[in-house]
Amino acid sequence: MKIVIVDDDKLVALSLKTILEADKSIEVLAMGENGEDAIKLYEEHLPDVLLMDIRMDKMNGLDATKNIIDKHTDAKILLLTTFSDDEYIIKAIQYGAKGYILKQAFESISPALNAVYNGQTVFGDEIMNKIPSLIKKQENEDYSQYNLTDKEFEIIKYVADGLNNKEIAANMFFGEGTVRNYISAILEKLELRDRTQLACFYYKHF
Amino acid sequence: MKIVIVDDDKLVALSLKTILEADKSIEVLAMGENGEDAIKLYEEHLPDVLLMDIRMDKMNGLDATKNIIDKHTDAKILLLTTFSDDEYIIKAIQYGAKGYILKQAFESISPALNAVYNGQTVFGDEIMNKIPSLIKKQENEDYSQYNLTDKEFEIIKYVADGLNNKEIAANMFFGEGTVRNYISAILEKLELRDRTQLACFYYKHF
DNA sequence: TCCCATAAGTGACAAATGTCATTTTATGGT
DNA sequence: ACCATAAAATGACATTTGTCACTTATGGGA
Repeated sequence: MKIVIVDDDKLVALSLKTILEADKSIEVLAMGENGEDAIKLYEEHLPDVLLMDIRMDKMNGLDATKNIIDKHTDAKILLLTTFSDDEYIIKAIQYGAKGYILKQAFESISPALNAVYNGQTVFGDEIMNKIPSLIKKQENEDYSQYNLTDKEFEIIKYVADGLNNKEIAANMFFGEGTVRNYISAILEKLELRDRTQLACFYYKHF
Repeated sequence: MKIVIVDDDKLVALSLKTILEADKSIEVLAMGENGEDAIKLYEEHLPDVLLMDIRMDKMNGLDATKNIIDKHTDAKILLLTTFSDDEYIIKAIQYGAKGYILKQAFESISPALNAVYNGQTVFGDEIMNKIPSLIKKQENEDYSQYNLTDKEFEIIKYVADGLNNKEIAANMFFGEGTVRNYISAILEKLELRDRTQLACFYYKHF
């Protein structure tokens, strides 16, 4: 497997080269230190895998990734990150990077490279832990799990639409006090404090 | 690396065993053919990685995964799937499976196993292609269109998280009255009436 | 019929919220 | 230092909101 390494910390880059070349199946074609290098070197060597840091001067790893994959849709790019900057996960995925792992996890970079080389996508465990919260809740009209009645759920939808009690009452032909009582009951069931939290709950769970 | 293979198609299971044992670093401790087997065999052998089919009789791979990880939070489970059943991806992720790959991709299973063994999470390319659509619309930090200041936007996020004024004040080291004034200004700018509408606005626009 | 459960409403109350005018505090620029 | 300006706070006030105890329908079963 032929790879190119791009990292603005030359020491890290060299360490990576040394570690990875211990694996005889890996050949480091070239090294670069920023996103522009990455683009140039990718064009030049067309490596099987491009191993690149995210945080770099001039052009960061994400932009470089987008740039390269725009032209070479089959490019295999494995991004390296420190644990602090995990906010880029989404973009990394959307741009089509084949992996996103911690550079601290030295010994696992080689297996990750192999997996990527074989057509898989790899995420570090710490990265993976962030994913569930990024996933859409699938449409879930099933409010039964919360012991909510139809009317209660109807009120919740009104609340989540920004109506006040008077307006909800008018819409449902209820007294305003009744609506308040309903909301009280709903808040208790869902263990929430006020209508704003209820609205938030709605958008997060339904 | 010691693994256990579970697949209800004995032929596939055997093929896997043969293929994987060609890699001398892999040792197959046991084989099973359904989710119940998986749970029993996991307890019995505590393999480094459990390689399991998703579709099985008796108990499917997902439920088995949940079951096992509930008890062994550090369990490494790599799920195998056929091309058709990609609707399980989300659950696989949520349950904490360390991978989800096509069993057709024979030659890439071994690298995937190694990556998982080394603490990574692995997805097949075909699986990965489904992920972007499952990801939440990312935070749109571009609130400039609404003439909102940074602080105002920060407050909006707190409101949309269900905090009351006192809590927001504490978080931002403001007086409670200040927060109220801020919210007043925000509501005017966005032509909204109250914090609940503001929370709704946030979820609809950001 | 009576009883009981549920749905809806009322009234009173404290707390939180939104508005506004005004004051105090910081802060940058000359 | 000074001023101008923005940022933060204050206090007063009306309104909305949430809670609670209680009342009033309503509609089945027994």
